[in-house]
Amino acid sequence: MEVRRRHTHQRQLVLDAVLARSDHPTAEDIFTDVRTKDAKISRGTVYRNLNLLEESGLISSVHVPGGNRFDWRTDDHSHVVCTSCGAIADAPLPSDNQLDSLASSHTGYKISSHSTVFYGLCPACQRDAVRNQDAHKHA
Amino acid sequence: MEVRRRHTHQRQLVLDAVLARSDHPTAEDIFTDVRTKDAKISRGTVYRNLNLLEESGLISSVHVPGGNRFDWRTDDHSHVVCTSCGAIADAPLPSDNQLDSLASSHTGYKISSHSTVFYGLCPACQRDAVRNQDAHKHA
DNA sequence: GTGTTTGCAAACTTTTTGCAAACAC
DNA sequence: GTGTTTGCAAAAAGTTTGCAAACAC
Repeated sequence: MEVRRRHTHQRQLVLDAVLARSDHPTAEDIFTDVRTKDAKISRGTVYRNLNLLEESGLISSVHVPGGNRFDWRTDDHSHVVCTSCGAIADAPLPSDNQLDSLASSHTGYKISSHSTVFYGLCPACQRDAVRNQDAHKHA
Repeated sequence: MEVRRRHTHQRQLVLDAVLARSDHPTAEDIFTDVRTKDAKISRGTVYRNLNLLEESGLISSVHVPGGNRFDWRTDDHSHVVCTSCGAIADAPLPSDNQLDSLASSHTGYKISSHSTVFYGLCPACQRDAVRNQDAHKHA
């Protein structure tokens, strides 16, 4: 019944790669990073290990439009996603920490986690938006 | 500059199909529903119209693992997703409605919306889990 | 008539999977 | 030795897109 999990070179590389980044990388990002250390590792192995590491609670992930993003942080916090460039940043936790039990009693679901994602424009894309506006005015 | 949007048979069918369901259907669900009314409508048209209707603010969507789910409700509320069967239910809004400005001031993003998703087991899957447990015990 | 929308099929993106060989314990 | 993990390549799942014909206004 117990799942015995082996310690492999590849697994360690994937974990290290996630821990080394604070920009909420995609699976593909991690694949690219890990490839620089082990030219033979396969995409399938990276995906499998990302999922296993998440199940083990060593890393976490955020579901956003465009795919799954990984996070070395496993504590409870929220995220902001740029709807223009896809950048993700950490955001403070919504103050109310009885959210889960509230949602549970309201729906009958047995809640085990939650995720709050804010959508908006990152600072860089805000600047780009202004620049494009100006370009139009001056055209 | 203004986008002129035409009223087509297909667009109306897609909108009607979303409004007719309260179970947060996938694009494929809507495609299937609409197909019963118009055997010729194409998948591409359904996807295009779901996106256009969402942009217009007539419907909304929730990003969850496994894809995008549509919602006839456009008011601010949260969702619970079953991690076993994918069922989605509505949940009450987190009480704090200054969340956006809090996240904004913390990250520098210009926030336009947010989405809170709870993960857990729906009532039916909770029952199934108990049943499987029992089966093991008696084996 | 003009410009938008459709149907179709192909392409794309992200992720999963079957299998035999390689590896960890 | 036993059972897990890997690499590979194929396939799956979800969604987007190019184009000519059809349609809305």
